[in-house]
Amino acid sequence: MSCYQDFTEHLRRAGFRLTPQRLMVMDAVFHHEGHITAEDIHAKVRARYPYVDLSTIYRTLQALKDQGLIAELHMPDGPTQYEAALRGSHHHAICRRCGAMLELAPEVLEPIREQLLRQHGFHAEFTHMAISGLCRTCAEEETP
Amino acid sequence: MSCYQDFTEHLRRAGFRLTPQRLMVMDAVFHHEGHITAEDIHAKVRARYPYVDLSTIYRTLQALKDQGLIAELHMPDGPTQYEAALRGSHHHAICRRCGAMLELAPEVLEPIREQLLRQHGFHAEFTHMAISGLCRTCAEEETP
DNA sequence: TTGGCGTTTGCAAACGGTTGCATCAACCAT
DNA sequence: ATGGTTGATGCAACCGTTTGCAAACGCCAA
Repeated sequence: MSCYQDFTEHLRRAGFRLTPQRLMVMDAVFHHEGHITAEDIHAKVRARYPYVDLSTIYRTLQALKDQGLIAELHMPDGPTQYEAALRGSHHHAICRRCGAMLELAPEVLEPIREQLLRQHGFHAEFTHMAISGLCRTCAEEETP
Repeated sequence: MSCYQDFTEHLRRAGFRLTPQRLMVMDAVFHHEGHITAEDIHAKVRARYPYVDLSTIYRTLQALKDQGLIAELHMPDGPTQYEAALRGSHHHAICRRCGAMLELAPEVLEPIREQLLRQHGFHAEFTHMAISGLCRTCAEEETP
């Protein structure tokens, strides 16, 4: 029935209990194309079962993130976004003027990671970095 | 008297009013070595003038940041830190285990900026990025 | 020096997100 | 199937930060 059997199995084996709340949160995240906020997930879940608390949404998202099943994306402004981590991590460039979002290959930050490791022994953890700036069109419109 | 005359002048010319609150916030930030939180600034300012609101601290910090006089550093956990932007921007690598902070030269992110500009026309704005990860010693202690 | 305009302030409420706690229920062993 | 253990939940309070608003005050012109 569910199309994320392997995820629930993954969670169960990691020692998590499969509560209806968690299944509904997973349902909301994994059946949603692209990014979604905790508030939106809450609304979706509540539509079916009105007694779920926002804190439960956040706790579930935290668990899913710790297990690497979803990615967390801290937006420069506005609430944090979540998305299924189906394929490996990638990064985002977000225009601070129009909000346009560019998806970047994971390799773009590789040189930095290597340099940090070589020079300082620092093991950087780049998980879905959000880079702020101006997209092409907004940059053109902002210059006089 | 003040050792940040040029900053106040900068603000005044940019159309900001030089209120005592703003001067006290600047005093706190610019007379402090390294990073400081909004709460700490609030405490310092209150010691001299108890009727200053936290929101005023935040609004002043926002103005100083917009003018490029201070840098804002979003910590992986814990409250945001602020520091004087005396010399050009630099970046930080923060160990998520022991909290150690490495200061990085601004050039480390140059290759990325160039690549984003070349490939996507995206003008990245790296202002004091905080990179999360594990420092050398913590990385050694975490591996079995 | 004074007056008026417009910015800035303090206050209080809101926001996104987290946490402590008592209750509840998923899971494993029986 | 049943019961006990232990982790998860709902609730309420809290944290760090932002915002709306009326009152207050810095600044410029007169």
